[in-house]
Amino acid sequence: MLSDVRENYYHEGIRETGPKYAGFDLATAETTIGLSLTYDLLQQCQARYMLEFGLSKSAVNILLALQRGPAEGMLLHDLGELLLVSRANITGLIDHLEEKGYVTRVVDESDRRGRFARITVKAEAFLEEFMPVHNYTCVELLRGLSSVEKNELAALLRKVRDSIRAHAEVCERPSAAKRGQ
Amino acid sequence: MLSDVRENYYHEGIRETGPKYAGFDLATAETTIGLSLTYDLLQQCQARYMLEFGLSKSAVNILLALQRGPAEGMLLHDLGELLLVSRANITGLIDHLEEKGYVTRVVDESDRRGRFARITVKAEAFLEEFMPVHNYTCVELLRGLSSVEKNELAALLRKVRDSIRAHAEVCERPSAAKRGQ
DNA sequence: TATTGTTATACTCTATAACTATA
DNA sequence: TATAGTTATAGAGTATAACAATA
Repeated sequence: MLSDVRENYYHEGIRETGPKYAGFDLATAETTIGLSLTYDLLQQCQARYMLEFGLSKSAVNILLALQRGPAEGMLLHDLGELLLVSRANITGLIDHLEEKGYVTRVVDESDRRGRFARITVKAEAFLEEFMPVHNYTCVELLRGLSSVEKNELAALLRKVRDSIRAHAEVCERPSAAKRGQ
Repeated sequence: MLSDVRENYYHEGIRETGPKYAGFDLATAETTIGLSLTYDLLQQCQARYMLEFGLSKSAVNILLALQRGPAEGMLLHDLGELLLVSRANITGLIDHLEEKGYVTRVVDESDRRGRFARITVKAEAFLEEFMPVHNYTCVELLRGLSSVEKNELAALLRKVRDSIRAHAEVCERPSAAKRGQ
């Protein structure tokens, strides 16, 4: 199987080439590379059915945020901060969703600079169709893990995020500040 | 902290909105969403110093594959299969590396359709500078996890890949076949 | 003067199809 | 005819700067 070739290639490559360079740590390399490989594989499977539904992952995430958010909608600025998309780029994403009839833009009367993105009935109907397919597929893809293992994995991943953020706080203030923090 | 806002948003969102739709499983959702969030965060940190070195992640991966591979270089076709990049797109990536002087193209004399991509001395010097920074940064980013935890995480991630592949084999033959398998 | 949103631009990665040159 | 590589094109995501409207 090709996937075994790739898996084997990375497995051996880390062990052979890795130690050639300073600062190498096997457990760290296995984790970071494993994270990339796993995400790529998952992403590839998810992108397939998302595209069949005609939306990208970002677009689905926006709809889910709006569906969960307040009824009057969310300011584009707030949406961008939540989903880590810049002001400039959230405009294009909302444009696309507006063309599809999944979102409307409404001026914020209390501060006329702001625009609310508001989810439409059509988008809610879309989610009713999409989400069960999404949920079912994710469960299928992870069928090889027990509930306990999934919970262990989720907890370790959370620990990784905490660790990365702790490090980023020390040495990368400017980027955090840029996002309004 | 903004990152806590986001973390909290996803944590609550999964629990509130998730069960509204059929097929929802909490442990599965925590795992798949956690995988995305964690990868995004890691990717963001890595992209930063990679861009300072003037190369994208794909470009670095190509150099590492070539450096580890046979001295005569690798056929673009084989490189593409290994890194899951299509024939069409590997051309552009190699173009870019050739412009930078990190790679040369050499015709395969035994089958003149093929071209070897061969790593240059300049690229090897680049890796000597880049890899220690890369290694050091990864270790720093994962400082919050013990070696044991990293190994547990890497093992669980491998299990996820096996699970996804087992599922993909059942229902998505065409895509595997397309990649020459 | 600062902020929200838009526009324009550019670069990366991805995906597809048409083309060439070899086999 | 089949394969290796190229070219062209289009879409998504990201990043930046300049700009208008509003505060």
